[in-house]
Amino acid sequence: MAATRQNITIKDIARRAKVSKSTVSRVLNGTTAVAEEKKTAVLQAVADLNYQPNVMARGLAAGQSLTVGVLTQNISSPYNDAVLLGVLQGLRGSDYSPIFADGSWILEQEEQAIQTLVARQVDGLIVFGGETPDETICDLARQVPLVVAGRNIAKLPNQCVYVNNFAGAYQATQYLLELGHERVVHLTGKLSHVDAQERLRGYRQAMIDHGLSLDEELVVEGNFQEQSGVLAVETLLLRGRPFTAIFAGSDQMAYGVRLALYRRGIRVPAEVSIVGFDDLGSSAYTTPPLTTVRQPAVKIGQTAAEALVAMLKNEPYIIPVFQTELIVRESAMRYR
Amino acid sequence: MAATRQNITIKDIARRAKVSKSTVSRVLNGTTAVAEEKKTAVLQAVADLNYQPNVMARGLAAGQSLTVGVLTQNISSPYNDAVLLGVLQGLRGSDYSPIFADGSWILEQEEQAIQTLVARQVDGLIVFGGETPDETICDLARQVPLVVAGRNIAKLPNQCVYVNNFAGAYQATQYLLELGHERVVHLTGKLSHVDAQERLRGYRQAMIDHGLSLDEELVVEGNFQEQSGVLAVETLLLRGRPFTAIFAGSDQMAYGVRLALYRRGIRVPAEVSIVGFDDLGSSAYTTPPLTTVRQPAVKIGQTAAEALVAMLKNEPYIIPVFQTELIVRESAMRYR
DNA sequence: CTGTTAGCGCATTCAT
DNA sequence: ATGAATGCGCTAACAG
Repeated sequence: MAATRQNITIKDIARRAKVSKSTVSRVLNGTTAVAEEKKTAVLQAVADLNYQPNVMARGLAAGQSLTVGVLTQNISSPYNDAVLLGVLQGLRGSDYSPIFADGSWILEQEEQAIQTLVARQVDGLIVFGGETPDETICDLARQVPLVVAGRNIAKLPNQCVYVNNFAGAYQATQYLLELGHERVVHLTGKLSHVDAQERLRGYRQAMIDHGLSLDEELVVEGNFQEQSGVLAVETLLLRGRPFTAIFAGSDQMAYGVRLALYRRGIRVPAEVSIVGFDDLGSSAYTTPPLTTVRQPAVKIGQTAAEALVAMLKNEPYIIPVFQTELIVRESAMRYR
Repeated sequence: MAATRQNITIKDIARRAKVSKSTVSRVLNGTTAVAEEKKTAVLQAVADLNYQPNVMARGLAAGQSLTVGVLTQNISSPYNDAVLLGVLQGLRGSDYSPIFADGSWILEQEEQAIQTLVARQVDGLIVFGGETPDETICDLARQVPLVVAGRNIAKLPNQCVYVNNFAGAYQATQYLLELGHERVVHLTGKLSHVDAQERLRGYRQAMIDHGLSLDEELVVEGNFQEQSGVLAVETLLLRGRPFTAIFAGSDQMAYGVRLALYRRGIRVPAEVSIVGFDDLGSSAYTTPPLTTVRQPAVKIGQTAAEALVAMLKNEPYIIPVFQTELIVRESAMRYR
């Protein structure tokens, strides 16, 4: 098994180009200047034999693997996957390949994943949001070059790629307010998550700036998933506090909210307006299409990858804070 | 940079355990029997020094990388991602780690991706559906051990993991028929895709078995994406052929269908019933929740990974054909 | 059963 | 500028 492809080595092309292995290595890596003549000879041989350097051998010798580890928490959650796509794109063109490990939210499994990655001598790490404690990630950051995608950890300046959650939430809330809503609910993500905290802060600030008093009965904590959206509506209805709009901290929760409202026979947006956060691909196709705060997910992933590569090359790189964009669709309308 | 972690080598633990490097290697790989005494000594040393074998060195020496390449076509499409999750799970526990490369549907980029993977000496490949021509995949299969996930290629027996699309489609159509519908539309996926063909076949067979004549005006070709769902409805309305139910070849298309119907003021399921295919996570949260044919996506990915690993170890492995399951929710109801 | 000897393919000192 | 030699960390014959 295991085939015999990848048989031609640096030695073969050395012989063919009538130079030493060292010289071949040199032109391939541009380490030192080589006579133009020999250089072309080598390049020619490489082309002729369709030579592919053996990444492992190179890694062994050079002490680096040219791989970056990608630590996901729950691959196959829509937002994360969009970011992931960006990572793949950002890595393309670089010499690095991504190797994956999924923690599945399970602490033990996550440590296992990290172990695997480290054992493989990944040169750097891209860590995906999730529930991993900030501390754990900081510890990791001390051991290996690392960038965090889709999440903001204060103690890791210029190593996190994320959006301005505060501004996005502010914008969403303000939009609802300007539509005439006053009793605006905010369904938060897991509040142990900084992003959720920031969005909550944005919501509150907008309410205050609009001269509204904060009613904590209008805030419900969810966990970013659909189910928590339906639960939230039930909670709200139970509380009996009237409301005319709901700003959900994630599109997935907005889906759940919409369904729960439907079950209760409450029309959207006629009776209650909904605004989400993320702008997942399918949010443009819900009924009604969801008004939401767009995060440039792909761009985030891409930036994370590029930042990490730059870091590995000791090149300077400033990670920008991305801004969100309000995508107006039909799930929210003027009140009254 | 690049840290100095991973400094302890096999030699260190050899010294500490007072044995030769070979012996260490032996107990680590279970290649040959070693004296119980020395074995425990080695294990002890390994534990003491927290030794992690260098995967690259091991790969170089043994001629295998212990990595498998995962070729995706459009990561971040919901169904594929679910399968992907399965792959990760299936690989966990094995000694193999996944390296990703995304073809993005672009032929050139796809070849590039394959190049990358091969250059990294992946021991095997898991290829994701997508539009890659069967031929291309077959060629690949000759060069490297490979398994296809979520797609059926006839010329690669026991190397494809997929569901019984025919049966699933049949089941869905039959369900609609039993509900009293007679003018049942089928919105197909890309018909260049075997899975789409099979589903179409299942639809037709069910219609026939129910004593209905096939009306090709009731079949519309889509491309698995939401947008084609809305287009399809427009097409249908234009054709003027009455219909009371739509069986979409993917949940995503079903979303599009539902939206288009909503736009036209056609109620679901009161006036038109909808059934999808896939059972994406969010399909339980649409309004109304989508009746659909569930594919065990995660299981499919997992099986693909396990099959590949078995293949690489020259162990026998029979890939089962998975069956679908009709998930009855609210988007379809009795006609009349 | 176990130590010794060779490489795996490449990068990198060294001399030259 | 370039060839020869050395070693990265590990596995795999090879003898004992």
